[in-house]
Amino acid sequence: MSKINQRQLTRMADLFATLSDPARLRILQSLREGPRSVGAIHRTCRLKQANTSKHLRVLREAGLVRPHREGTTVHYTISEPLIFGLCDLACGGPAKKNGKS
Amino acid sequence: MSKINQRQLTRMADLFATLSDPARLRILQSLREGPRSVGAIHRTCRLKQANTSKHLRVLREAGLVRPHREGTTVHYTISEPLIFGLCDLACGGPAKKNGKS
DNA sequence: TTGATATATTACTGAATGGTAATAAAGTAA
DNA sequence: TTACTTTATTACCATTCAGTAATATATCAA
Repeated sequence: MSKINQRQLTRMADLFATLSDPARLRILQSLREGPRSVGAIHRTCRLKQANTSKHLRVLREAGLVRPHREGTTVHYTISEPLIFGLCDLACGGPAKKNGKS
Repeated sequence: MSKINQRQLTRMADLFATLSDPARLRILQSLREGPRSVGAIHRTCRLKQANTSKHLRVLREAGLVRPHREGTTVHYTISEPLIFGLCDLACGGPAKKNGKS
């Protein structure tokens, strides 16, 4: 087993943080079906336009999605399909337990 | 492909949020080698005792670890080995890109 | 140029969260 | 009981972050 250093742990934590928002997960699920414009995402995911743009920036700066301009429209694409492995694994995750002693 | 509802998305987001802290990831990596007392974790992970206890509570309430008392000592155990699949996947994650246009 | 559309950014608010010191609680031993 | 050890909780501070409205930027058309 490889020893994991602090830098790697921070990178992992950052990735998980990027995925720790329901709105961003909704955006990713939408993009899973194919590239989408900001407007399409904003309408599909029921997010305000500014909010959509902000979440897309977070995803973009994390390297998970990639923008492509076409005229005034910007289409976003998944650039790291790996994340769906994470999502699928997390989907079969632990049932909500209380954990209180 | 199964449609994912808001409840599931929130559960996924909560799980990712639990994993989005380097200190908690360190604790989990430590527990990966076997059960550990709070004191052992606190020393191994270089965390203050109070901080250790707080992080363990977060992990416990997320259903990822389970406590077991023995005298004054409390040993914690991984109760959801699934998370290591997530960690291993995330470890091979995207290199840090800029993403700025 | 003006006007229209699509996207990004800024400024702000409220809520959540990590770290810490101090204290409380739980268990054991004498 | 008292004293000691181990763990949990509380109170507080500083920081981060999601959502929103308003504004800015970019691109195209006429």
